[in-house]
Amino acid sequence: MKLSERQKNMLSFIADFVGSNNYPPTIREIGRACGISSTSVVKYNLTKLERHELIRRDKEVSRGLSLAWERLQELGLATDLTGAPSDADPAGSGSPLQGFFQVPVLGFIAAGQPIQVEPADHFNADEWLELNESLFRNPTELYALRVQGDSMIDASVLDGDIVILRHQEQAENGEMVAAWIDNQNETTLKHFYLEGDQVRLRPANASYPEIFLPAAAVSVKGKVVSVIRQLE
Amino acid sequence: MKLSERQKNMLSFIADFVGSNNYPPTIREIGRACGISSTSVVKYNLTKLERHELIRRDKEVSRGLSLAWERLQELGLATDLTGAPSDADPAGSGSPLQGFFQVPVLGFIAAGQPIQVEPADHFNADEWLELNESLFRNPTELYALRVQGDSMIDASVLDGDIVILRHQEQAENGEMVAAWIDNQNETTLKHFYLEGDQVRLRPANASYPEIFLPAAAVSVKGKVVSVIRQLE
DNA sequence: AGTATACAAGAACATCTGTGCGGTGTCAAG
DNA sequence: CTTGACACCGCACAGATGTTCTTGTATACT
Repeated sequence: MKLSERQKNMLSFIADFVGSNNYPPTIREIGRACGISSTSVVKYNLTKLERHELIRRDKEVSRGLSLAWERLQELGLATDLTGAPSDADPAGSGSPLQGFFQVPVLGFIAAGQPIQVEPADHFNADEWLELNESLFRNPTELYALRVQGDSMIDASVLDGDIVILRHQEQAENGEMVAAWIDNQNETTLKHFYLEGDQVRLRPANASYPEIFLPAAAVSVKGKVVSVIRQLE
Repeated sequence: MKLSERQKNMLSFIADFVGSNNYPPTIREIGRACGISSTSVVKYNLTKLERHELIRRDKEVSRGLSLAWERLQELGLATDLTGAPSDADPAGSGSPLQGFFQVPVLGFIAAGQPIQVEPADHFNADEWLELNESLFRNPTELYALRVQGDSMIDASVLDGDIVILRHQEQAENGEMVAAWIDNQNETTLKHFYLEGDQVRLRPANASYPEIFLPAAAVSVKGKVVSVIRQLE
């Protein structure tokens, strides 16, 4: 089975939408979110997904679709973060939890470790974090990375911390971003400063050097919006 | 609060419907199921239920409603609706969102600010965090505090961070704990060291002094197991 | 009697929503 | 070159869907 980018995108959006609204999106909402202008194209692709049994659909019912999680997991398209089917669900079977969404953990971020950070990669995530909406102003396009190394220690980001980023290509000066450096083929976590046509990437650790690069050689992959640390 | 038979019926039907379809019913579907011929009457009662915060509703959105399970549980209505907690979704139609739990945010922790940290207080919490089980080895007896001040800055805990603690009376040397100091009537966040019959409480900030106290004058209220920071 | 309030019904309406049909462009096979 | 599949687009339409307006009934209070 092969899914197009568009189809993966649609699945991803549906998951997001259901997570935050507790009801499925309409065809037009899907289209809008995935940049599809025609409702029939959405239907076309939904039918594809249904044929692959990745979603279920009730004909002629508004919002009559639902994700087939068990199948998604089966295919490794989604990883059940809760691991064991331990039953800590106080509401009983499959209670509709409000405002939850899943954040893919796309890997590690550290000097020299190239990572890919593309929305498409949502489905290659090896792990997922489940977070509550209340923590975020705008819980969309989020992904998570595990921090390796101490280059941001002065910004109180430690080795082992999980940083949650919102995918965006622009950043304000001083923000902490994941930046892709072209000729070095790597993504690093740094404070971002645009100075003329130069970009300054500043680690938060006096023993690491700042990096100056032409703006064209740097692409911002996302901005850190949250830091989570586990101490045990 | 008093619910009419009709309203209870509606809640029950909605729960059923969502359980088997994975999306909420329309006003007319509710009406048909509950023997209500007029859509406006359904709306009327839905508005009632919404006022009681038993359901959530998105205006002018088809099927734009969802049950507020937390609240239903709170009022002991949940069990009425889910029937037996055994019919746990054999088709796997549910989402993998399970194993969540709520953590009460009991207030702020900062020098001089006495806080009470008792399990009993869980119900006075002004706020709740919803977290996923997977983040914690043992998600029991947890509570959260908002950090005020920079006394733990060298431990990478900043002003405004949320620390999650497990309630426990003992601590190992070096662990970060919330400690109650008897004669000062305050709880502070410090590194804990038991040295003979003295307790040393060490802030992680060179500009704050360590505190030495007889062990009897200090009681540990919990140990920090996680730190969460929001940057936007 | 008069009034206010809660509850219910039916009809009308504007909008939303899924579906279907004709058409476009691409690409590989015949 | 032609053909057919595949993916896509725009549009129109019938049916669905939430909202609102008007009316009616019963109960409690003044």
